Amino acid sequence: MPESYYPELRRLDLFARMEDARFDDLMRASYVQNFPPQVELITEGDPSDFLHVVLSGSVELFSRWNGRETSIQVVCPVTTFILAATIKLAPYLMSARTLEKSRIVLLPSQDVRRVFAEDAEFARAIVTELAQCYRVMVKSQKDLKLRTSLERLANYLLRQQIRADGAAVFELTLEKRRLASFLGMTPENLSRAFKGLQPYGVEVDGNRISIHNRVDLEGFAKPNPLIDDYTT
Amino acid sequence: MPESYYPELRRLDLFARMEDARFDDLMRASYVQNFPPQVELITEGDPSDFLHVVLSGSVELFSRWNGRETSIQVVCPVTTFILAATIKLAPYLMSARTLEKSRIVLLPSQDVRRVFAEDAEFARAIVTELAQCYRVMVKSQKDLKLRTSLERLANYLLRQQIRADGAAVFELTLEKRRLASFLGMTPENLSRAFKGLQPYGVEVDGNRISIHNRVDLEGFAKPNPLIDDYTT
DNA sequence: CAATTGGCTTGATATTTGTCAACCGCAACA
DNA sequence: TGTTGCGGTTGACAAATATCAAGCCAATTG
Repeated sequence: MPESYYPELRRLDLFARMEDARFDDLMRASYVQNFPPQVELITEGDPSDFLHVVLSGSVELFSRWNGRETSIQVVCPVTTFILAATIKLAPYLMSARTLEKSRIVLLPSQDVRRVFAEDAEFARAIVTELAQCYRVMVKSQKDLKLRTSLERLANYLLRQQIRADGAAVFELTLEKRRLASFLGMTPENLSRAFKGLQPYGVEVDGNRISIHNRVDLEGFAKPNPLIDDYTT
Repeated sequence: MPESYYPELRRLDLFARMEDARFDDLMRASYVQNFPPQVELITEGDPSDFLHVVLSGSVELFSRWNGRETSIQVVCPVTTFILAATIKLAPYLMSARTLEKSRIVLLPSQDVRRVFAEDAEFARAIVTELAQCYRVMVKSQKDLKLRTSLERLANYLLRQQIRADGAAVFELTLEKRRLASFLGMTPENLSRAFKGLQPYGVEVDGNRISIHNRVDLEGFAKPNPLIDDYTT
């Protein structure tokens, strides 16, 4: 399958600086697939046979233990996931399911590891990617351990507002029950948390969030780039 | 300063396969320092000027927000820390303090980045290291979100027992209040949690832990390699 | 040796968060 | 057009966890 099938991949930092020949080589071994919503793409504990790239749609990374389940991350286009498992030749730590209709590229792990061993520039790009992933996880852990659920929600809303270019009114991109799981609380608790933010000018109507006074909300949420800025 | 000053570093996967000349080069730019206990080595938010390596003693990585503080990780010899910040040329996300008298190597970040750019083998070693760090953070997050504090303590004790070669009686290596912070609870709650594990054969006398029946404790803790095995 | 300090524990209580059951509203559908 | 299902919400209640104050104990210190 020619590389022209997924020119989007070339825009990823991970592949941007790779030689054409090697990129084509990697692409030949890979394939793309369309999935409906709610399909479990991978299951934690399984061997990491493929590096995945979300081209469109979105994918939830989550984990189960002892009958419980928690949402860890939502992967949006265009991003890879389970890179660490692929490189380490280790089992997946998280399961993944599509949230919506999604188009996913599957790159055989052994090919990724081969190119990693051959191509120093690729290895360096992976370093950057993994360092980024690591730092996001550290921030997320700080969020969880240092803040109450109300504070986590408040800061989540402030981050989402930034993603919506600062619009005072924006839509939640996540189902509320998944948002609750992502924020480490129950749906019931999230529902009440939204109410708890009313005094700070947060209005909720279905998925539509209005932040009437960002400064007021920030006064409560105390956002911090070392926790809330996922870009650095 | 000649490289013979820290032969321990050579044993690190990160440096094991580096050419002698380049290793010496890196070492010449670095220096080693002894610190007493409770010294804050780095502060979150500061620029990452040095990659640190613990030669002896131990270092706590922690974070503060809004008057609260939480312990994230304890770094034991011989391990590097804040590699991700160094490589990304980004500020530290965590603060670090010595827990005991410690000997630390400081490698100027710019030299690390220079060697990273020059030496493909070093870049690959960094990938392995970062992938490992990332996976530890994912496991830690699963531990936090999927388990109650009692379950986290139980699994912590089971992991520590393995580190003590399976001995039925072993010593806690961490002060209890730091352990509490690490496990995401208050010291008071930890104290009660120890009591709560008595029915599963856990006996506590100061820092001395006795696990009278590992199978019994495992029945409650339900340890899982995808959370509790930090080696994979 | 008495006094002090700091870490730990304990009890009482408050707060936060989770659980369970009921209900609501909307969308899909027969 | 009713029915059904599902996500979300609400209320009542329970459990987990934090807070505050007091006390204990061992190590340190004057």
